Amino acid sequence: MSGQPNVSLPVSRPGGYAPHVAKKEPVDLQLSVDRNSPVPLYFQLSQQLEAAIERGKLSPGSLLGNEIELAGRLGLSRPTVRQAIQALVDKGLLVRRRGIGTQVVHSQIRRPLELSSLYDDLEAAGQRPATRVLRLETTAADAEAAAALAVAEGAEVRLLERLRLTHGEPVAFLRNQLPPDLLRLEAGELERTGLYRLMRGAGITLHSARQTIGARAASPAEAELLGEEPGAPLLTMQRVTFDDTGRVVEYGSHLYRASRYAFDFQLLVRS
Amino acid sequence: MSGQPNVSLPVSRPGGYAPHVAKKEPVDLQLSVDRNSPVPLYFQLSQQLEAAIERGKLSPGSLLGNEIELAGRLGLSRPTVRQAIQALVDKGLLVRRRGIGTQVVHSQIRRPLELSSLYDDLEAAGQRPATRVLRLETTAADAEAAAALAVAEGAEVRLLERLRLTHGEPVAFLRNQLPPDLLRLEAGELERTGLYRLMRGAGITLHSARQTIGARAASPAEAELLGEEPGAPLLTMQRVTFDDTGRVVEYGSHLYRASRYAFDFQLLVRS
DNA sequence: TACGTTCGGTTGTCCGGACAATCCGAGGCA
DNA sequence: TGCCTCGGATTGTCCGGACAACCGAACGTA
Repeated sequence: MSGQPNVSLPVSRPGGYAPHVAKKEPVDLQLSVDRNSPVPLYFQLSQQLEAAIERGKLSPGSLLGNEIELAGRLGLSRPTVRQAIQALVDKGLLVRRRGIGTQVVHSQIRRPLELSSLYDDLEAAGQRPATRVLRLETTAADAEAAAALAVAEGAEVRLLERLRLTHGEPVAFLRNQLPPDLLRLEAGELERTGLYRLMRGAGITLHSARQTIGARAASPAEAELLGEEPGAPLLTMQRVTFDDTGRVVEYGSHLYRASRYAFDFQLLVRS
Repeated sequence: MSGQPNVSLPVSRPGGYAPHVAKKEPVDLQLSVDRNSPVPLYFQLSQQLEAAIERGKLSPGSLLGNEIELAGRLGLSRPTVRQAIQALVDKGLLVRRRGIGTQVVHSQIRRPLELSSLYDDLEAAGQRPATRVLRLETTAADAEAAAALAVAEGAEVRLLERLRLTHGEPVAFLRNQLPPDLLRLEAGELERTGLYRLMRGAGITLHSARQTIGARAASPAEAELLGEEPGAPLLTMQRVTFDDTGRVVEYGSHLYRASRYAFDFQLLVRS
């Protein structure tokens, strides 16, 4: 069991460019798994397939070879191969069709949906995000936060208010309330990175969030803060975030300049 | 194999209300599977567990009995039980912890994320949605739609403009462009139900969507149409929808009255 | 030609087993 | 008392096999 299988995956092109050639037009896809690696086999395979799709080695609409043969070539069992494929189906990259095969989904899509972090989003977009911490203190929870965090109204919470900027221009006003003993927050760190990244660093595994996105006109004070005219349209977002134990880790109530920001994400249908 | 196992699932309450009692406090959960049913066994189990959680029979934080014992009690194999549990983990209802067990996630969460349909959402909320079809014709695609539908600018598309109302009040202005030969659209049907429901009825399986949510001030014409003042904040949403073959089935560019509507959904972290 | 049937191919479901990785608590040791 | 080790419990990964359900295409028949 020391060898590392390294095979070419035959892929058929439905388009059929060469009519006289056999249906299966092998594309030299170098797949291999390392049994000595601590990384699960199905995960290794899944990652390699995803990379192949992302790099265009597997063109949209093309069929993957059948599971049984693929398993044989890689020296894996069919359940393991299925697990790898299933992971990509869940991600929306592949589609299974009984009696037909598994094919790469067309699409220009393919993108994060993710529990998005404004900081990470901006950074990924090449904007250099900056943060000004306006308030960081322990105060009484307001009504919305108390309901979201499931504590009594007026109970102590950690209150955080930030202004997020790119290129020196304000983009959003972020107001968070957190359980008081969840995390040690420091203004210095908060100006250097995002809140979610700090949470992950503290060993908190984010799991899901419930959020509401709306819009309203800016009040004079909000306009002043964000550099807009009073009455300008603002995007509002309220979000309650849960970690993997179901604990509420954060309630946020945010304002975004509609002229400079929009939410962008992908939805998958849950059958 | 003709019997229908019907067992009680022991559930331990971490809270431990009765200290002197054994740790496992069995809750009379009636689980059963019907091997003669065409419904897959894992799906039957999955649905029953979900129902139990939804009805509060399985309280948040409580542990499910271990997989092996549960499999034995139900007369199923462990992989089948795992498949059922995995489905609920994917839905965000359960959390697995190696060495500990599987527990019901705390939370007030639990809600649709879904590829939401405005019509269905309103109907589910008890609003009685109504629709006025303003335009339904074949025209040249505009720039955004052409890019989204991957056709040449100016190519023919089916254009649909609707006004959505509840209680006689406008809520949203919906503008869709579709591939011309995808679906036979009739104004009458469109006034009675939603677009997505018509698509599903025509055998189209919706798969995923990419959308952008922003805000802007209403133009005089838009304000007139929606019953707002010019300059009032409007929510905007652009959406490209794909079916399970990866085909683009719709490009929509919609306007919502921010005073009467907000987007509400749940996000799951994809690890 | 048009239609129905059959058949091969592929994924869907299910089983039973084996071992590894991880967590928590109990017990031992200093 | 406090720390460390160990072991039981539970999920994670992987295997090999079996049969069912479904799709498309080739084939045969009217």
